[in-house]
Amino acid sequence: MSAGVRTIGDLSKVTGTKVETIRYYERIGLLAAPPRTAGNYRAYGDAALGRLSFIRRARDLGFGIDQIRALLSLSEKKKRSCKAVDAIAREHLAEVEGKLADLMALRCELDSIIRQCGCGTIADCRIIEALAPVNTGR
Amino acid sequence: MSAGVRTIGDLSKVTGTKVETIRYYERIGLLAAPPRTAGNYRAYGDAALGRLSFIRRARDLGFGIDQIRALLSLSEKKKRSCKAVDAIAREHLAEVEGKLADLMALRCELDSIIRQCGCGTIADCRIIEALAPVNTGR
DNA sequence: CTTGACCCTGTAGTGACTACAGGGTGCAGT
DNA sequence: ACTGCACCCTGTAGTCACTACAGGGTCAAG
Repeated sequence: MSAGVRTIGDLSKVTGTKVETIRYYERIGLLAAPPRTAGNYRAYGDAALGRLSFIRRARDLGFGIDQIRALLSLSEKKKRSCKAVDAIAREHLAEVEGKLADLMALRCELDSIIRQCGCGTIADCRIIEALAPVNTGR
Repeated sequence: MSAGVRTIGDLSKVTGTKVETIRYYERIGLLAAPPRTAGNYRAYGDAALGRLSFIRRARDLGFGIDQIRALLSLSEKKKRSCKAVDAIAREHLAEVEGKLADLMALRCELDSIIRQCGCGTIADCRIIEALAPVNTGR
């Protein structure tokens, strides 16, 4: 393992990231621009692979790009306390919980609207009625 | 009530929609272009108000623009069965439930990662470790 | 007759990619 | 040597549903 030099396509396969996405990460400065081969191909080393894997896992956990930027920069300061890391993770957890609450409320509302539908004609449709304002469309 | 003619700002206040958003809905064909005053101001009637309220409620329930387009067009065919309406609502509910499941899984994962953090130094941080790939960054 | 709140169009930005178009590189097979 | 073909390169524009200007015009009150 750890062959040392990989093309962008290799990185793409290994990390499950699209080639365009890797180039995008480079453009926004999340991944460093790697050295190039004679033919101008990107040649990635193991460090780049590790960094990209880190990014992908953080993305899969729903962290935003800026949060990942912060996490990456913290992960290099080995001696410092990980309180800042903890804070970012907790902040993200709070965001997730907020979205979760919103979505659950949404589901309830949708569910109750749908259950009222007797599937007659549209003129009597409770779904349309729930959306329409009080005095309109008659 | 139902004064008959309103400016875009009135519509904005009554429906809680930003002025720019209303113009955006017109641009994408969700709202018809209203008649204009002598000074080239948009002059909305009650029907436009009703339509915009409908759109806002549907957006609040998380329906996408294309779904709303379909719902609006169905809502005008009073005599047809509301099965199609029901189908759109159920499809949306399924999407919401999918997102909900994803977010709940995410919350679990985040939660368990955060609980492992002993808040020592970054070198020992379980959160960073959970993100980093097996053999990297040493 | 000026001030300030409102309105107009058109364009560009958001987040995190994704999808081309139009070209170059590298290697296997013939 | 030549021909495919898969891969790589840059740069730009598109996605969704808005949002935010810039640079101007309109209108009613004081």
